[in-house]
Amino acid sequence: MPQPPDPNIFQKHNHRSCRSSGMKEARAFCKAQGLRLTPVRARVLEILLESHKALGAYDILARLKEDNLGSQPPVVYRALEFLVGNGFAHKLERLNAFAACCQPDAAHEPMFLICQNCRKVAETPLQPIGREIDRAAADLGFAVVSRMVEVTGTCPTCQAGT
Amino acid sequence: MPQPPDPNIFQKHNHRSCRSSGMKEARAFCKAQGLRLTPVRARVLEILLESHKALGAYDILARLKEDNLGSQPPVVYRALEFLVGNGFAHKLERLNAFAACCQPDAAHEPMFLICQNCRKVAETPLQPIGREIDRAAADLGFAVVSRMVEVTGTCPTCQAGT
DNA sequence: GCCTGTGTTGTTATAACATTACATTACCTA
DNA sequence: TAGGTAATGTAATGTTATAACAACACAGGC
Repeated sequence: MPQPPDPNIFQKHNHRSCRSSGMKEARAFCKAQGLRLTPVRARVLEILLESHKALGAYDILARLKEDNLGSQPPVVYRALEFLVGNGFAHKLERLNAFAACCQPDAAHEPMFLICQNCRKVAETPLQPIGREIDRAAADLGFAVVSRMVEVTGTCPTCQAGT
Repeated sequence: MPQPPDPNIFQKHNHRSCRSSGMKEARAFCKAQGLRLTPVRARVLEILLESHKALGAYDILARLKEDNLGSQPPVVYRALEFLVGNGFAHKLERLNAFAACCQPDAAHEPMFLICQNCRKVAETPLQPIGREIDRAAADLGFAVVSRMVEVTGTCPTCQAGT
């Protein structure tokens, strides 16, 4: 079973292109699915893609205001709901924050690696660990609906910076 | 390596004794460690043990008020900080809520099974899954500090209740 | 063209979760 | 029993998130 290429955002990469390709993929996906990537939604996704970092809803809202795209909390929460619901972004429960998804495709189920120092967030496939989790749950008679794995620690860059 | 017995709170059990033994263990542990299980802290732990459920800080606070033990948020948050810090309770990040720990011992590292229907929370050992998580993180050069696994779904009782 | 339904956005208000800061009290111990 | 440390009381505020409803935008049928 071929895994998709696993973009390690902790490695040096051409961020400008990674960001614009993220937007391009999103637009294509929305067109294909009949989803509307409106200006607010597109801008929120762009803001998230710009940093690879976990951003709070109110941080995002502040940037939207600068662009005169909505100024009240529901604006950003609705956009985030759309992005998360369609796989373009994820919520990081530990931080009450949001990050863009690196591989917006419905099927993937990631675990998250959150750098405590710089707040950068990487995704890596949860499988096959997810199946182990399901097995452990089944041992207690628990029927799994969704799994959340969030790991905190230090990213390679911040380790090097000592 | 003998695992500790894994109390499955989803199974029928003598809850009154499970609750009082929880308090007894906590008192013994505090005595041994020179920790002060003050009235507020003890009552918060008791409230958590009473339900096996995830309770929000303000739910707990409401019950404290009934007992005339503090009425302002810092009271409950300080008690929770003590309980979580010393392994008597856990925070469930997904719910912004708290639950009593079933095996208050420093070494254990649990994953959580949260019933979406009744909010009951069970713990089960994270190992050996934790080591798999560490390996996946190491593949990206990430140094793990802490792991969080929270699974939502349906507990056996709620499955049966259809 | 224009009506109508559905989806999106604007706006106000408020709910829910959490912390800061400082005053006061309790407890230990020397 | 004086003095230090830990815990609690209290007011104020900060942060995260949603409810409710009005206004607008766009697509499809007439």
